[in-house]
Amino acid sequence: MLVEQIGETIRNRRKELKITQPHLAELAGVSINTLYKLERGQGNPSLDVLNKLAEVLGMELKLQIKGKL
Amino acid sequence: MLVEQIGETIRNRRKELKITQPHLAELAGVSINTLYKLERGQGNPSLDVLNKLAEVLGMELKLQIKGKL
DNA sequence: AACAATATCACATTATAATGTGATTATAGT
DNA sequence: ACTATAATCACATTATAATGTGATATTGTT
Repeated sequence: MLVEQIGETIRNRRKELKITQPHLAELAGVSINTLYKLERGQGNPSLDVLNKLAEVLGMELKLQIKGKL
Repeated sequence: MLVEQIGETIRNRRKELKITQPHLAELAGVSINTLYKLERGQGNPSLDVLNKLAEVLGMELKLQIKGKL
């Protein structure tokens, strides 16, 4: 999963939950800049940042055999 | 998914495919040190590193709603 | 046992993710 | 139109991931 798709996924989920970038950033304990860049598909986020955001969004990161649904 | 689980998953998959750390590191284009630490559950790997390794291992990273199988 | 390949680890360096600040633009609400 | 909040962006700083090197185990093979 590329950073562009992850950014889009996070943005979509955030909008579903009706929370703002500043709010999500605070809840997850990451900087607003980091979140902003990630949603834009920029940069190369760390596992820690992805996990923190996923947690707040009720999501999870998975590493699995390709093709598995 | 925590770095410990990811490390274990990668190590298990690598053994299934019967390739060594040096070989996987080279195929994926990451340093042997990075792979070694990751498999040990140390550090905080970047999305890029995880994607490169997943690709070689025939795996993929997914971000999805919690609980989805 | 000896040898070769693999894995582990410490340490220093380099590259860059993450952050902080401030400014600008967009959006929404009154 | 005005105001407040949110989002975008540039730039500098700090923290740390990724790498490189070399040394020491560990494991497997003959």
